[in-house]
Amino acid sequence: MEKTSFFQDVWDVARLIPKGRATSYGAIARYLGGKMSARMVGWAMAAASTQKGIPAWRVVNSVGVLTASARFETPTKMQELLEKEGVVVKDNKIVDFKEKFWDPGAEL
DNA sequence: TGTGTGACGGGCG
DNA sequence: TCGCCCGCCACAC
Repeated sequence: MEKTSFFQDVWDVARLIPKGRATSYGAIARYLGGKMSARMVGWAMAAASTQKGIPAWRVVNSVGVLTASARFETPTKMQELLEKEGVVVKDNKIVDFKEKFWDPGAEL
């Protein structure tokens, strides 16, 4: 069928994340493959950081921690971008993550 | 072809 | 309560 890499699917979903919102690796993994390991999503996002147009900063772990901040040029860049979009970040963690959480399966 | 890796998640002590 | 361990599957070498 499609030779689309798993990465492409993840990136496509990441691009659909609305501004001012965030989602978790597990949510994307579940939306794509159901029981797929969240690690695959994380790895795909790691590759996404090298791509352009991929809001990787809107993707965090299940507790809303900016685990990807270390992959950015500066550990504060990711937090700054989120705050600029209206997301409150405290100590590399999104405040009221449940409120900002965007579920691809629910919205799509 | 096989082994190792990896921006996670959940469970157990 | 906090911290450590195991499992997961796709991609690169």
